[in-house]
Amino acid sequence: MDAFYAAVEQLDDPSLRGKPILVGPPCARGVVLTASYEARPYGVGSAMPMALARRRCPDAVVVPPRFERYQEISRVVMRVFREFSPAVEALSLDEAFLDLTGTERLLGPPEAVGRRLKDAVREATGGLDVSVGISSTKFVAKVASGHAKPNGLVVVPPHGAAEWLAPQPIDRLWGVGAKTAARLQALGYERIGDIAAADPDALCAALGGALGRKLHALARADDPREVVPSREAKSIGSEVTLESDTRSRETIAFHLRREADKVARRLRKAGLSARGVRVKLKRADFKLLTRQRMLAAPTDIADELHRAAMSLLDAFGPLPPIRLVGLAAFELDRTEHGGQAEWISPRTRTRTRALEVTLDKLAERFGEGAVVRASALRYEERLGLGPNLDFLRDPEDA
DNA sequence: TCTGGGGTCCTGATGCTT
DNA sequence: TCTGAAGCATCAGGACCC
Repeated sequence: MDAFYAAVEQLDDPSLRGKPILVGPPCARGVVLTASYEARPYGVGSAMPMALARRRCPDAVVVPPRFERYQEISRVVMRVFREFSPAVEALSLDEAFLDLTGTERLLGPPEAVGRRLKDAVREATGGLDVSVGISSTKFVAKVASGHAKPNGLVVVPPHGAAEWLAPQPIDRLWGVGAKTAARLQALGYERIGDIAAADPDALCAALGGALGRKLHALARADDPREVVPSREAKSIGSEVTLESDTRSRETIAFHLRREADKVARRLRKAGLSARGVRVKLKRADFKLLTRQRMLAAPTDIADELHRAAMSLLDAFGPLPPIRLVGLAAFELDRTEHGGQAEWISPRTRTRTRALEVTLDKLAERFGEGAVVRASALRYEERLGLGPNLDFLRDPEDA
């Protein structure tokens, strides 16, 4: 989808149409999620600090993101995609691969399918544009769709794919970001064709075996990956950038508690339990620090995630000023017995989980804010600061 | 005050087990 | 009983993607 979040905002609010808009958090330390096409000539784009974007484009309207709305439209768009092919691999809310293999007799030649797809999306969403890239591999199709933006359609025939890629800059390669591009340029590689013609051993020596082999293959339009309709998540995490940097362990512990609540709720919703917990801290100078550990038993209980996180927090030693606190669960497995593993069922564990399931229900009924408040109350209770929440023992008491 | 939040994958180091 | 190698799991960090 083209400038997806911004396009949705302009769709829902006609007064924003034709104007430069920046979708992103209104707070001081945020970045731009999406800039509308009207804003882009001012040199603003995704991931740019909001403050910088506003300086470059002072007339832009800043719109806070509404992820639930984007998810809603995303579901509509994905449904349209599935009318064209059963094999749809969503890459994000606004991007997907469709495997059209074997649909030619039913749907017609690729270019016609692309046109119909664009029309169908436009009609189903009430006017949103999608760019389409068609080729015989995922990577070439992806580059082609980017080439087509905005509102374009590019078909790259299989035989000509490597030739079509050759003149493109190296950072179009999947896996080449700023750092790798700089290293490749230092070695004299400028275009994808240079990588295709390079000695693979030299690439591997410069970039490591996996990346070297991958880039060499991609540059030659060699990409064996299939379209995989759905994949299980390998980790579930939540993180927050603080309003101001802190060295206070209490502040960080409080945020770890909140992130643990969010992660545990998402685990329960997905029916997953985690065997590992990772804590992430970002220093004021943006250096990332992580500590992780395995748990004695898989869990979907916030209290247990938080306890592990606190032991990891100790493992960091003295803290420098910290700007971001995150917690992730990994080594995910399907939860047995609704998260109630039989081999560890002391009363406290049962009660803790019952309390957290109660909070899930509060979240459903009253929204996230209610749960954050309830979680904060519980945290205060643990420190002996707050009211006794025993009455929440039974979910039905909520 | 200029740098988010959700992830994936890879690498090199380390330590344990066989 | 000791030693070394191989294989594996874990951990921390880094690059990348949307």
